[in-house]
Formats: sequence, structure tokens, C-alpha cells
Amino acid sequence: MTTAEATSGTGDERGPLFSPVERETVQDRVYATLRRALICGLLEPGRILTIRGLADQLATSTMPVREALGRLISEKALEALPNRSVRVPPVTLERIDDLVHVRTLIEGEAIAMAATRMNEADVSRVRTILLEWDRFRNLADQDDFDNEMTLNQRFHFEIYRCSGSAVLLPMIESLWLQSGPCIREAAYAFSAAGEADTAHCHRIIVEALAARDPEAARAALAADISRPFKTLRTRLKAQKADKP
Amino acid sequence: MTTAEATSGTGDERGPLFSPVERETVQDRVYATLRRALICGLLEPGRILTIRGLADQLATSTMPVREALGRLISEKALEALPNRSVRVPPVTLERIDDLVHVRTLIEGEAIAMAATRMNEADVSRVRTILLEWDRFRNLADQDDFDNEMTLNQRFHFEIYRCSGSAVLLPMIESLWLQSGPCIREAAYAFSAAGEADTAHCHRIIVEALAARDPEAARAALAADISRPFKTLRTRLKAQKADKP
DNA sequence: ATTTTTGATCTGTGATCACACTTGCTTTGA
DNA sequence: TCAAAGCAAGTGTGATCACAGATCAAAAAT
Repeated sequence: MTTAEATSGTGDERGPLFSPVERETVQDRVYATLRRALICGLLEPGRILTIRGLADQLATSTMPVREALGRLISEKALEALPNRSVRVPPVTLERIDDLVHVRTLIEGEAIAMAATRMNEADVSRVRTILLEWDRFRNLADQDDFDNEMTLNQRFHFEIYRCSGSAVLLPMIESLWLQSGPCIREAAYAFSAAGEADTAHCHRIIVEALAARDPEAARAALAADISRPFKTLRTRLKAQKADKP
Repeated sequence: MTTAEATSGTGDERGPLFSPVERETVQDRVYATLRRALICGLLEPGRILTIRGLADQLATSTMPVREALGRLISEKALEALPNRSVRVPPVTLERIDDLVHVRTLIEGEAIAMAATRMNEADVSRVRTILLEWDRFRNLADQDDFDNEMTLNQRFHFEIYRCSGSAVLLPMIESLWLQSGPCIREAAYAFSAAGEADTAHCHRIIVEALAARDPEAARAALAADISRPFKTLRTRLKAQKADKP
């Protein structure tokens, strides 16, 4: 028996001595793993995933995997084929344009809402992420895509969270899940120059947020979103012209 | 052996003699049932759903039910409580405003895109649904909410489908799933006058579409969306003032 | 040599069971 | 009479199994 329990019978009157213990199911862990792989672009478009294969790789049974796959399919992050097999959706020109269009619409609205609602603490928290990113990029020169994507994600979602919309956030997450595999294909194209561009874009975004200018923030974000897709678009066109 | 198989070995060169046989899993049927109940507002907000209870009602085992619930939760149509129980999300003032805002943004964009892409056949198909609706309303005077909601859904999604965006459509479906339980609470409020208003709104929408006017269509749709939510909003405020 | 058939293997689906946790009621004690 | 401990029913989670459909490769027939 601990001191806390000895001094107070139930231990709920004297402030939060213990934080609630986190309960993480296997299904949640599988889902988080696949989600992270998808967003970071570790899974190439068109690849077919099997329940048993994933269960073996993740060292679990098939049950948590099939439920995690079901969730990802209903979020449109994966695709269910009529053969009952599941694959990560292939990228096409139409899909790219569609994704860019919808992302600028929705994430643009989210950042515009955030711009009018953020206080000093919110802005400085976003600034901190940007600084952390700069420090990381200067220290480690190796291509650590995983960390790069994580920092990028934290930057954007820290802003979107300030929009205060509980409906928009899950939609943006679904959009990132869908554009993750596409981004990956373009990621190699601008490893050196692209990162500088991204940093520049993000600085403009932060300035617009600090100035509480919704439309400037929306425009800056639109540029940030469409840039990687543009390189992917030209590359896909070249591929198509190569072998029709 | 059928005649078709006798005349042609594989039967795939001479046009579509047979349409592909539909393979509907139990899980899909459970999902469709719950989805329909949610959109039509048969499940009141805050109600707790149990896997075994639903499995008994639907006369299946627990497995298809839990996967269907998982899908609906990841679409934000249902809510997973920390107790590991699942309920239909309660409605609050903030949630209503949030839903109306996002729906006008997204569905407005979809209808604006559709207005520039619809051809004569598309417009006439939408008109047909409206006529069918009028006929139904004149014939059957009983309050058949189920059919009413189905017709309304067909009208809207026939338009949205013409937007050509494979990314927007699932999002709109998710939004309808989320606002279904809310609408139900308001549905009784305008059973008589509301239907006339709805019909009027929809006629304006069709006119805007026929005129290929994106902004007029967007404005008309915004009015159509916000109307039921407005009555719900005033009712909720009254409830709140009644017993704080 | 090409095509068809047949068989084995793999995969998803759904049922059943064991386990851990929650919840609500009953019982027991003050 | 009331509150706390204890028990019992219920619930979600994950594993295992049986079954049906899909896939692919080898063998047989043309």
C-alpha cells in the first residue's frame, strides 16, 4: 500500500496524484504503425497488402490487423479490391489534382480559422517546432525522411488544431493519409532544394499567423501544399509519355 | 450448362450477357444497416451501442458487428468512449455550428464544381428525382421519414457525384453520417412547413444548375443546409435555458 | 507448342472460445 | 439507515478454427 492510498481512502479528493494509465490495444498499435508508414510514404502506391503477411511482420495474430485495415479502408487510406484483397491506392494525374484541390480548400479554411483564433502562446509553439526543425536539419545531414515528415506533420497539425473545428481535423488527417504515398514519390525529387523551399514557405506561414492575416496564411499554405505535388505531376507526365 | 455457356466458351467476347454477381458480406450488410439508421436519424444522440446487443438484433455473430462499428467510428459517425463502449455522438451547440460551417464549405464546393460540369442528361436526372419526390408527397400523407430522407439523399448525391471528385464524395458521406442524428432531432419541428421550404430550396438549386451558375448553386445549397440546423439550434438553446 | 484442366496453396470471412475489465446489485458490516 | 466490500452478469479484445473463393503452377489434352 502506497502513502497516497494510506492517507486518503479513495485518493480522489487531493488533486491528481496519478494520471490515468493508458490502455493501448494491439489493434491500436497496428493501426498506428500502418498509419505512420502510410503518411511517411513507406508503402509505394499499388502495393497489395495481405492480412497474414502484415500479421507475421508485426508479430500479432490476424485479428487486430484485419480491423486496422478495415479502419484504414473506410478512411480511404487503403483500397478494397473486388478480389477482397487490399492495396494502397495507385496515383493518377486526376487523383493528384483532386487531392491538391481539396487539400487547399479544407486546410486553407482551417488555417484561416486558426489565424483569427491563435494567441501568442499558440504562435510561439509553432515557432518552436520550426526552430527545432532548423536545428535538426543542420545537425543531421543524412536523409532522415521519417523525422522530416514527423516534424512537418507536427508543424501543420499544431496550426490546424487551433482552428477549433472538431469536424475539420479528422478530414485533414484522412487527406494526409491519402496523399502520403503520393508525396513519397516526389520526396526524392527535391531532397536538397525542396527542403529549403519548404522552410521558406513555413516561415511565410508563421509570419501570416503572427500578423493574424487569414488570407495571407491561406495563400502561403496553398503554395506549400501544391509544391511537392507539382514536381510529382511533371514526373508522372514524363513517365506517361515514356511508356504509353 | 446454360445456353450462353454452350455457345461461347468463356462468354466474355460477345458483350455483357451477365452482370457480375454481387458478393455481399455479412459485415457489409451490418454496416449498411447501421449507416442507414444513422443518416435517417433512427439512433438518438448519446445512445450507447453494444456489440452483442446489435448482433442479437441483426441475428448475426459479434464479428461482423464489431468490424462495422470500427468502420463507423473511424468515419466519426460513432464515438469510442474510454470505457471501451461506443455511442452515437451527443449534439452540442458548438458541434452544430461546426457541422454547418464545414458542410457549406465542402458541399458548396462540390455543387459549384458540378454546376460547371453537368450536361443536359445530368440535370434532367436530378429533375426526375424532384418530380418523384413531389409525387410521393402528394400520394402518401403519412410521415414516412425513411423515404423522405432517402429521396433527399439521392437528390443531393446525384448532384455531388457530378463534381467528379473522388476525394470529396467520401467526405460528404461522412458529414451526412455525422449530421444524421442531429437532423432527426430537428425533423419533427418542420414536418409540415419544412417540407415545403425544402422543396422550394431544391427547386432553386436545380434552376441554378440548369443555368450553369456555380455561385448561385452554392448559395442556394447553403440555405438548404443551414435551415434544419437553425431550428435545431434555437430548440437546443431553449432546452439549455430551461434546465441549465 | 499452345491451351485447358486440375490440384495445391493462400487469403479473407465468420463462428466460437478464453481472458480481462467494467458495471450493477446484493450482502455485510458499522 | 447507509456505505463499503464482494459477487455475478455483461462486454470488448484477441486467438484459433472451419470454410469458401482466388491464385498460380504443373500436368494433361489438343
